[in-house]
Amino acid sequence: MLRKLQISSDWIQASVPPQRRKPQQRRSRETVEAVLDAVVRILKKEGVDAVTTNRVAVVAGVSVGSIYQYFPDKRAIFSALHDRHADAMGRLVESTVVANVSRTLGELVGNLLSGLIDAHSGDQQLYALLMTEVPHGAASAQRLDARLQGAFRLAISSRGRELSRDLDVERCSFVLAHMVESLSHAAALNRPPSLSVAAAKSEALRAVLAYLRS
Amino acid sequence: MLRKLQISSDWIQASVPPQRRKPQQRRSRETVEAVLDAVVRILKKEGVDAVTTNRVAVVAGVSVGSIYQYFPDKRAIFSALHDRHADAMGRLVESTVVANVSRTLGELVGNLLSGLIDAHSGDQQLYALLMTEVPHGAASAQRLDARLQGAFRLAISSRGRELSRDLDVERCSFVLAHMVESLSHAAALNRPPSLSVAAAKSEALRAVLAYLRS
Amino acid sequence: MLRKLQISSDWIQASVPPQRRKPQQRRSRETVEAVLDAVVRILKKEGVDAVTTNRVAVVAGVSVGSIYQYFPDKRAIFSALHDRHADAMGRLVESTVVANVSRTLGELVGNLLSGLIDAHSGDQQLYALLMTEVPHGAASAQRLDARLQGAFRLAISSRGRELSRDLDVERCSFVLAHMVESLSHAAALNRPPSLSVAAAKSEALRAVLAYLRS
Amino acid sequence: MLRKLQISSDWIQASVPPQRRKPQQRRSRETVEAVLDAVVRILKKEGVDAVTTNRVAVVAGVSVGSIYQYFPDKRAIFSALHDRHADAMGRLVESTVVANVSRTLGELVGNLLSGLIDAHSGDQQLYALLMTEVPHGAASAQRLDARLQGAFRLAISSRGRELSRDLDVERCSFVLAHMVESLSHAAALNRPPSLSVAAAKSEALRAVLAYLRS
DNA sequence: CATGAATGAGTGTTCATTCAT
DNA sequence: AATGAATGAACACTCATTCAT
Repeated sequence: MLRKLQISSDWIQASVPPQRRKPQQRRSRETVEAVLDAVVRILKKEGVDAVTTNRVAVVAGVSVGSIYQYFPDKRAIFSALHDRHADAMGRLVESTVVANVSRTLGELVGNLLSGLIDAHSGDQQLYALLMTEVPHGAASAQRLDARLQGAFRLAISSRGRELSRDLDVERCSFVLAHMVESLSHAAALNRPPSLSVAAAKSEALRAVLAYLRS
Repeated sequence: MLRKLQISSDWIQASVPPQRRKPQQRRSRETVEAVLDAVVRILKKEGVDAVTTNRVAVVAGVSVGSIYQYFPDKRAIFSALHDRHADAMGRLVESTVVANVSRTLGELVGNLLSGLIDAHSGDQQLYALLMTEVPHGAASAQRLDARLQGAFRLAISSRGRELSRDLDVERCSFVLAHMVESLSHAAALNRPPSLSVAAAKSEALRAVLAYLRS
Repeated sequence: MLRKLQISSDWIQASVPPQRRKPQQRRSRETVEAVLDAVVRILKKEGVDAVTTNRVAVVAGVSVGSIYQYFPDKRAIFSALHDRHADAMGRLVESTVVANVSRTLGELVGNLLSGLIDAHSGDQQLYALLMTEVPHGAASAQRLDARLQGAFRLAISSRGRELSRDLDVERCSFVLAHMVESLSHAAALNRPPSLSVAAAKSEALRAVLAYLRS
Repeated sequence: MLRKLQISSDWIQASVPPQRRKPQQRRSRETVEAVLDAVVRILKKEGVDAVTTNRVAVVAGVSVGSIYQYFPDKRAIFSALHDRHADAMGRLVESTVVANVSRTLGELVGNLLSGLIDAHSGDQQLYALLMTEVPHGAASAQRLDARLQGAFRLAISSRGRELSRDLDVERCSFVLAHMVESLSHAAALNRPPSLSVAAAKSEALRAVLAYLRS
């Protein structure tokens, strides 16, 4: 949402007078996105080993040289891809928290689980690949963890009376964040065939609610 | 030429008595272990990019050629490494389940969490690398998931009366397995600096117990 | 062909009115000098491999495109650099010859050696690099040779009586030119540590004088 | 097949004294020579720019990988080429000095000039390229200078009475070395068209003799 | 004329894999 | 079975050059 605000303000400034240098920035973003999308496409259709810088350039419709204007090396491309995903999830979580301020923690968690599971169900193959085959420093995952815990800390704090008073916000947000994240992943990507998504989701919710009420 | 002599004597022994082929199998295991240990050592000291088959061979004290006797290609080495870890965790879980047959589910879960957290705390750097930088098909993780769920299914089934009767074993073991696994990982590897291992562990236990009692 | 056109038009204009078009030409020379100086600067501070056209452009304060206005390709930049140096040396030699018309050949040679040694002593590192690492067709060195021999031919011819009459001007200027050039280089750049510049210079002079008197 | 022969002889030798490890070393030298010869061939037929590591490998009849077993990088190949030439010249000079121990200094110098001029006349194009287009640190040239001066120091010292007694060996060998080297080069490679090799050589000799007698 | 973003051919180099011994 | 020298396909990355603005 922070992003959204920035963009809108750009919009406003752009229509007045002293605009400058924005084209490059927009161009940059577009190229970066094109590159990351190309990586995704190749990843899904041809596998990790087919993701060579030259192939990415072709699929992205840019020249190899241009890729190196935006990424210092190949590894950085993968990092950016992970970051983009982590960012999207972070924003999803935060916007859900915001959208549920006036609802109970239970309702919030339900929506969170739904949102995350849906997000990952869209392209299970891709997310599985991202996690297993595409190398990535631990950094982006940790940043996401931090964001999740931050969101939960907020959600908990603003619901003081709903919960037992001697609850430790730090511990609680830690556990909540990891429960929600891993159960979402599991429900979307690692479900045993005998379990429907709906069943997995409702059971996950039961677990989180039980914890919140404990 | 030393080599040649060894080979010939093997030849001779092989064609004589009852015992058979065990030496080779032991040799095999030893070589495989040596290779995997070498990978771990290089991984920690020099990073993923230094893990080349030739370097592995040197560090493991075998020839590159020998590596290809036991692994079809490089990727298989990484898979074996992941499998070895998954296997160790699987055995840890199963032995804990067995060792706690006469204890309550709560006690079992507590010991499970302790065991897993300790196992990962021993070499956090390594496990972080394994998960982020060392490529691995989803297979071994899924096999581990299945084993965990199997263990939990067993543990739950044999404790029917302790739990509410209308509990769905399938759903329950799914959630338990993922909660225990992810909270252990988180406690050992992704804990926020403000949280001690002990605190993380106890909170994780609280969460699992709350779920079990719900 | 662009080049050719430019040259021809310069030719024509040059022979028609009194002054014209000088600003551009001055601009040109300035840019060319800026480029060559940039190359020298990079060469000394960062080594030959750092001399890329883009870097040269930045250091010279012009755009890459502009460089290509004055040089057909990268190699031409290096050639121009060598030519500039050869030209400076040629001019130094010729002006010394002129300045010593009324002196003996011995005095002339002494001043020649001094001048050349001093010229190269100023930036030994640079001249060493120019000769070893910066590629250059043999052309500019040969042009310089020719100029040196020409200067010596002149100097000898105008001093007929000072020398033995059956001296072969052609042979003599050939040997003189190469002796003076190589001994100057050696004295300035390849002197053994045990030899002072002064000693090297005086010994070089002795050698040339001995030859002249033979 | 050459290999086979070598091996057999090693075999024989191996059973006699302690000698070892020669096969590798001979093989090494052969490969190194093949690579350097390939560079020379490409240099002459196709120019410096055609000297790529892959092309060298093909022409040398080895794999690129093998080149990197003997040379750390491309630049090292060029250095080795220069070193090989410098070494050959050094040996030529030294053997000439040895072969002329009982002759006068004048005769020695004459033979030295002849030898060096002939050596460079054999492949003028190549030597011109080596000096102008093939990058090379100053090191090998300096090593050669040192060797030449050493040879001259020796030659002078052992001819004390032939020369004026107050002669400074250090200065003298410095000048001699550079005179002989540069005049040989000039006679072989940079002679003006109006001068025959013989004329250039005789004039060079005159100059050196004049210096020696001064 | 100047600019400098974009290009992409081409290079040095690595490293998984093989196979003669 | 073991070895490790040799292989060469394949890759990441650079940088001389162009051309639309």
